[in-house]
Amino acid sequence: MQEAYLNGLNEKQLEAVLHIKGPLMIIAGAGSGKTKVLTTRVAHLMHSGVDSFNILALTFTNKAAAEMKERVEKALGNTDARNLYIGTFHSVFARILRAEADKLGYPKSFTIYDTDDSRSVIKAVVNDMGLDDKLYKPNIVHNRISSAKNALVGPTEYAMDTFLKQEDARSNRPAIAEIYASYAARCFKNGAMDFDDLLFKMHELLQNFPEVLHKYQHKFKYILIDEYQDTNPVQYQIAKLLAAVHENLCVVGDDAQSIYSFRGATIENILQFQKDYDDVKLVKLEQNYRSSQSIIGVANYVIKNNVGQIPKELWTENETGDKIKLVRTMTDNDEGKFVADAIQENKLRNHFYNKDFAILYRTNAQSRSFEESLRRTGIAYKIYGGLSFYQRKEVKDYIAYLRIIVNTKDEEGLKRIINYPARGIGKTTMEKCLVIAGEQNITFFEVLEKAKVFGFKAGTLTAIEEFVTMIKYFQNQLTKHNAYDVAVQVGKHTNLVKELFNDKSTEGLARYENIQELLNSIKEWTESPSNDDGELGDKSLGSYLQQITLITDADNDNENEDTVKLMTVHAAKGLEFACVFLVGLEESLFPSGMSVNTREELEEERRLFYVAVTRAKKHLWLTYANTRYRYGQLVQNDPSRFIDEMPEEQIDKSSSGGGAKNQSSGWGSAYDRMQGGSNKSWIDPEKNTRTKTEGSKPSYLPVVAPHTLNKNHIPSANFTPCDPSALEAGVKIEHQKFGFGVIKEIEGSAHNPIAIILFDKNGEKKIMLNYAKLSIVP
DNA sequence: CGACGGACCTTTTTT
DNA sequence: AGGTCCGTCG
Repeated sequence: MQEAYLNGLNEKQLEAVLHIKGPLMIIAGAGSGKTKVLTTRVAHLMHSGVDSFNILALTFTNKAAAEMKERVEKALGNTDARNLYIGTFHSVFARILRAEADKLGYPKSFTIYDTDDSRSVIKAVVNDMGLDDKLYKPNIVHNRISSAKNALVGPTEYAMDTFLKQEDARSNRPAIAEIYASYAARCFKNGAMDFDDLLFKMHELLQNFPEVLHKYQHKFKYILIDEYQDTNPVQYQIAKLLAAVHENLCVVGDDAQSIYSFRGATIENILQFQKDYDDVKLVKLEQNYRSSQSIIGVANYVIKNNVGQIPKELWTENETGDKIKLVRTMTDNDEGKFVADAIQENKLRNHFYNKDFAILYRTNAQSRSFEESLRRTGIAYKIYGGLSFYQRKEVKDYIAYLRIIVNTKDEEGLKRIINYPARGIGKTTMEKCLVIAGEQNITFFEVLEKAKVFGFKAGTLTAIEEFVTMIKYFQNQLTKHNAYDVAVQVGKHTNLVKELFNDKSTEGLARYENIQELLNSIKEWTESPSNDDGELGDKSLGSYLQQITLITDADNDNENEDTVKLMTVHAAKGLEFACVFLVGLEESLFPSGMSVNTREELEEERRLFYVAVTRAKKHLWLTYANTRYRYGQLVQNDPSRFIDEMPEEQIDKSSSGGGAKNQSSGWGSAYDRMQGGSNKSWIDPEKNTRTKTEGSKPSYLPVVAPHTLNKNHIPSANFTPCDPSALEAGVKIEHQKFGFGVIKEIEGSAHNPIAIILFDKNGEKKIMLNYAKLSIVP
């Protein structure tokens, strides 16, 4: 006799669900019902007598957590699921750290710094240390520190690590260790943790406080980790510590979908898992329930190019479905038009809704042309990623007030609002305060509190005192009123709301609305009976602030909203759509130009491609453009190598690119390329309009495999890229890919010279000298 | 002290 | 292209 919730599971899925005791690793291919297995397993645990308070499930997005909770509830038919500890690594650990903050010397309501805050602190540190901020760019330094934390390397270990030291010396940034130490000290002084600290400090907590470790080890008797392939060493170590007593650790992942190595994730964790525990139960889920056979076929075929992976093959009983459609357009704008038109057409013909479509790209910057074309076509869309609501300036400023009320040590927050709205505490005063704070080793706010002692001008002093009084007034309110009421008070007393209200420009209106939305969200949170803090029931402003920093755009997804979804491939992980447009499939874009230098990097790009392809249920379009604007400059890229890697017979190349009816897809040039003749035409707009198809017949032209023409050239041993300024007409050159040729002419502007080169084997090409590497042939 | 305008730099991907 | 930072002007 089986329980009802077990119905509908296949043999493998059932095996995974029924395994209760001991370590379990589930390798779950894309669309293999992973979430179903996870949620059913949780339901089964509870049904088997496990107390819901003893289950911890860690996911990577709040959305995944919410979905899991909801589905467990459904499977159980009661509300016990409310007691489950389900959340992202970051939010669960933030909650625990909040409860245990005093042990680490942090205030309970420590501030969580987002990436912008972190960078801003780093910038200040670099400046204070008198280092060159051109060399020590905030995001480079931040990445470095972030990687260290994710690898469990603290400032002290960093300074002692010879390998890291060598790396920094090689990149001419020997002071990173020092910056790291200073940054960490500054964050601590500010009573703040950055994203990585939420993991790093959590580990520290468990490592250094045996009684705390003991407490959580016994609380979390059953632990599940989703998207296991994307965990990094800290996350792994924390999980290992927590699971050490009961060893009921269940991890679910797919090595083929590991796409977060830049965040320190390592596939090693999958291999290590089997080494760390004696009898690991391993279950592979290989049947895909999501996609058509065509889609699965292509995904499998491409991923085979990766050397390192756990052997498995995804299969499906779904119908064969349409072939994958490959479309080439002239420009990025044409790409946008094509996609908008195709969506329009498919909505009519196949009765799809907007929400059945997703446009996936490699980088956020690519969204622009699609936004434009969708808007023009009148198709509702929503962009995910980019600036999150809480990162908008006006929202962040407002929140900065709330941050200061809760944690006056937060220097970053204080800097934002000390003179916003303007109250006569300018840059000079602020810098003076910061210097004093440094000298006296007190916080910025303490300097303000004791301003009298430090000899400010009378006017300035009054302004400071009024500011301090105001903040203290708010703090006082905090004990009497809820988070929402305090937030409203802040808006009133600071004139923030009024100021925005008076700004009647379009942007001003939007800002005002954003603040209203913020206030609404605080209200909603304050009044909701149960929230993410579940058992703690903590409705304080401090608790609110800690969770909003961890909310991302994707979490605000509204299932009922009928909009086309635009997002990066990374953001699309875990999602599925009936129709997917995977766009911008060009070399240096996808795969990213930054990730083609090592086999490992390239394989990750390929996994990313795999993730993108497997999001599609029924229809998949792959598009690329001949030319596009990047950093305001027109560039031309070869089609992505991933296109070459696909099985030709499964690809439908007949779709017309171009977008608008009177647009050419530029196939005339494809003909040229097949002839091995001139290539100049394919970026020549004049020629394009002439080579367009006659009448209403769709342009039906084959796509040329991009590398067949030029992949054979092997650069000479003495190939040394030369300075572009040394080039002029008549010079013989060698190109890394196109081989030998002669410069016919140099055109373009001085800062963006373009050489027209006649290649021996590849015809005439326009080469942008800022990008291409050419070697002069003597 | 703040508003404007011109250099300058950017870009992978995210909690 | 679009945002940020710094210099100049009122």
